[in-house]
Amino acid sequence: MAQKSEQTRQVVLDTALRLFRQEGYAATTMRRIATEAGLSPSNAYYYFSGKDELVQELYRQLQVEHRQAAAPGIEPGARLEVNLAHVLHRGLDTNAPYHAFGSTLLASALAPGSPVNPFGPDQAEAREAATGLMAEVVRASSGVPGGALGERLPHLLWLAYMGVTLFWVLDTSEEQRRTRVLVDGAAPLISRVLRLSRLPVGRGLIEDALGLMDRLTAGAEQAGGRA
Amino acid sequence: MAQKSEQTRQVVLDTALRLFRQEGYAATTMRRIATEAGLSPSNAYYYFSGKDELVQELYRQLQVEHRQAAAPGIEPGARLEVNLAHVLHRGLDTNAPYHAFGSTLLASALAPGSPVNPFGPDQAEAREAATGLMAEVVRASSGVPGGALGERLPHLLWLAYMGVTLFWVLDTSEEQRRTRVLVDGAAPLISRVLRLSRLPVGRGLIEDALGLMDRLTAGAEQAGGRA
DNA sequence: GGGCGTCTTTGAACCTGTTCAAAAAAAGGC
DNA sequence: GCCTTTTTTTGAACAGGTTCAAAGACGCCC
Repeated sequence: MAQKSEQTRQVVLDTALRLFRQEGYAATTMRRIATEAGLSPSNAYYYFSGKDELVQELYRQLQVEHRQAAAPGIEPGARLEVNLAHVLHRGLDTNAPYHAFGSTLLASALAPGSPVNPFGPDQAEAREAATGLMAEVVRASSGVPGGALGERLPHLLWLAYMGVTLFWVLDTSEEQRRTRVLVDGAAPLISRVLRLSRLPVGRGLIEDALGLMDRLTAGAEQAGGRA
Repeated sequence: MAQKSEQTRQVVLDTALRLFRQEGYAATTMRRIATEAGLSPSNAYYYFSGKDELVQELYRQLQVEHRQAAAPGIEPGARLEVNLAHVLHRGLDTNAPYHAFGSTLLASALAPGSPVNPFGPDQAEAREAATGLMAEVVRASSGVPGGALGERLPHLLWLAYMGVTLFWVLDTSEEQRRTRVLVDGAAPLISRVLRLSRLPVGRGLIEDALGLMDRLTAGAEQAGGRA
């Protein structure tokens, strides 16, 4: 039956993720994963092409978890900053157990050809899901701008999430408190910048920024974040 | 004589950097570096603690090169955006040959305990040098704001440089043209945002952003970029 | 039950980064 | 020149990721 195979695969994956959490990336050897999962090292390679794929698997799982943790808490009618902060905080909650090897994850994620590069084609689906989560935030919240800016807002907020995650990886404070401060501080700021688009000065600026973003993503796909 | 030793070290380093450029990070094995440098693999370890240190060496060298390439071209009296774009472009020039394994470099640089983490204590000197370069830009340029914002400007511009570098690493366009577009587009935008600080609306916003940054860097040191 | 094709599993091996104790070479003192 | 100390160099070895050909287990048709 196909279930046995699927089951073995799952055991390997679970063991790997547990070891990642408990021992970190480097200390989690393929041999150990295999041994603790009750099979030979080379057998693990039958199910996963390598250590990288295990990391990718973790990456994917974290994204799914994040969405499940964040989506139900989005409050219809609440201000954007509230819902945004909520979604960002849930992201931090989800990632917390893996902070120790966040940089390994990032390294794997930022490699240009990597299938987990969040800006790459392989992650288009996940990216759209994440952007969709932000779209949900935008839709549910009050006081969001319309027009060209409103359209792009989900993507922009997703970029902000990427930025927060980058900060989180580098955050060495206990329990990554600093990143919490960042989220609580940045959410209202973002909200205020958006409101600025109603004024002539802000309007021109934001339009030009969006224009630049268009130029950056035009032609081919996949460009880095942070406009 | 001590020169022989120093010379051997240099040969190893040069060989490593050449191979990094020609073959990329993964394909450049310690054994190959040693062989092409004319010594045994273990001998290379007498001079460098490992492959990482070779990468760090490259990292350091790039920073020095960047400063030397950028500093002379800063035009006194030119507008901030001009000088800023100049410095950023020279950074791209310097890094260009190593774009292929930029992500490896980043990975190594973003590891929390890593000696090349640009936000970490080990890089304080290099960070100050880079911030100093931006301070030079600020000092030489016309139309820069004063006050609290002016004081922080070098640091902020350095953060912008980090952001551009991150974008560059992810940039898959030929010759990283997209990053050039980013620099040319972002420099004027930054300049305009700074000018916004003269208006009441912008003023409050910027003050709050700076306040957030203070809170993020307060207490301990080293926090990630992107406010 | 016997044969056959596919799916799983394995042990041995390769290549990597890295370490280490011991050899070789160089430097210094007398 | 010879002995001692320090600096350089080396070969062998270890652990880790990964590959591969061969063995084993399984399901299915007759």
